[in-house]
Amino acid sequence: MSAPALKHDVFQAIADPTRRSVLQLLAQHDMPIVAISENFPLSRTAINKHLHILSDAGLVSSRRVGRETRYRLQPEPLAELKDWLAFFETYWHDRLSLLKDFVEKEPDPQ
Amino acid sequence: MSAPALKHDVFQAIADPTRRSVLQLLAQHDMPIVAISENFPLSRTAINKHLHILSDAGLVSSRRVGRETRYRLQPEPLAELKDWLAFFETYWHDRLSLLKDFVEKEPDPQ
DNA sequence: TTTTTATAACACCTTTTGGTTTCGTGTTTA
DNA sequence: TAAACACGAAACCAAAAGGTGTTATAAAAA
Repeated sequence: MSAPALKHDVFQAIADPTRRSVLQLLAQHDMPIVAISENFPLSRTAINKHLHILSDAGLVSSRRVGRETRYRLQPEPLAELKDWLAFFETYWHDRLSLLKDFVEKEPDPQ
Repeated sequence: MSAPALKHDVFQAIADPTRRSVLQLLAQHDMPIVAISENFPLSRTAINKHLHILSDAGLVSSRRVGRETRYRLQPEPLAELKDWLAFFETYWHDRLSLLKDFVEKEPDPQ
């Protein structure tokens, strides 16, 4: 019910460092493509492609204002990432606990 | 300091669904490659490649035990992901707060 | 010692990714 | 209306990703 069959998922979308930077930029405020492109050594077309991928993943929304298209950060899909991480955090903490026990009980294994 | 110039970063490593499944498998207990491969419709060689990528990202460690190589989950690098997410969670909560204010103050925008 | 098992290392192939340039379309502005 | 601007779409390209099968090597078992 929460995954409407997107072409690109959030894991894939954030795999690219350029796309992660774009998201950080958009976190500050909405921006049209030209403004975004100025922050990268890439063509406007390349940035446009990245925005499409981010859009497919539901991480940005776009809205035409006159002759420009303003992009906005849509952080909600990151919840999936958070949930996925939560699964491992239990193991993580368990491992740290185990390590703690080990260190406390066996000061020198040799 | 914390990023020892890895060939694959954690964002890239978890982008592939097969690799995410492998991590979930290894969360249960250490496993050699054959045991891992049995859970996927892929060749052992393909799984081996995925394990190398996970290893490059520091997400698994390997240890030879006789003639088999046991892989173990190493969840610590996921902290980078968690930190990255934390940055957006502030915006996230701010947006939800704004939405809440909007709904409370303007029952019907039309 | 021979055979089987577990894996690593190659060589190779196909698809996807990330980038480019070019061209077309709609929107301001002069 | 003409020029400048912002963007989308298409064609193209190189490199990386993801997969295969084959071969080599070391350990365990027969």
